[in-house]
Amino acid sequence: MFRTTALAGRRLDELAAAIGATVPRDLKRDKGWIGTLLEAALGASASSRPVPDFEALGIELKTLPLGADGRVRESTFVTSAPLDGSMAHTWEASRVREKLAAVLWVPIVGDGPPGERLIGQGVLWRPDPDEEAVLRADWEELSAMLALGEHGEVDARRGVALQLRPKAATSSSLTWTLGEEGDWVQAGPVGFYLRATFTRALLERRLRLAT
DNA sequence: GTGTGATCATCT
DNA sequence: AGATGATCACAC
Repeated sequence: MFRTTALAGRRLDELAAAIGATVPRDLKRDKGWIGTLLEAALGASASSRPVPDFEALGIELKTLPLGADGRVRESTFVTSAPLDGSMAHTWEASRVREKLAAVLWVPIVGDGPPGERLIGQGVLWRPDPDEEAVLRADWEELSAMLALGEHGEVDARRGVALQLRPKAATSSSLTWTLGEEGDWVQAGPVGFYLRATFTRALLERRLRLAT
């Protein structure tokens, strides 16, 4: 948190220069650039392994894009939803709960060129009972649909805080999975995302409490 | 293909 | 304009 607070108010191009990173002109082909930059700056163990960013602390690091008006602009990817039957059967054992147990949200403010965006005050968040109840209800509904093979019924309109959306290189990437009748069907990979309405509300609550 | 990091582009 | 569906880059 000390390191995070020290970055608040600085521009991303300052930070990039300080750690020797190259600033892209836009994010079209560098969608993960900001997240990777903050991982490096804060000493997260950058890797592609499915573990928390701060492994010893059990804390996940997520950047949160805010518009110039300070509102969250995008949904937040949480984790993919396995279609191979390996998904947890309970919320307690789920990867979504594991991922969201402790998150360091770092707001990134601005709509312009990446280098000009500002780092906001980081917020270390653990879901409170109300937030966890909402997440649990969504997860139980969505994961049950996947477990029942109801892939045709699944779309991004379901879920209050969590939603399921495609998560793949392209829409043509398909995998075999079980359908409703136990038959083999093809379906695109999907992932759990947090709606911007949810992160917007949690950030406003936490910043108000912290002030 | 799966995982990490997300934003883009289009539709309503 | 906000939300949904599609996509980009990289490691393995």
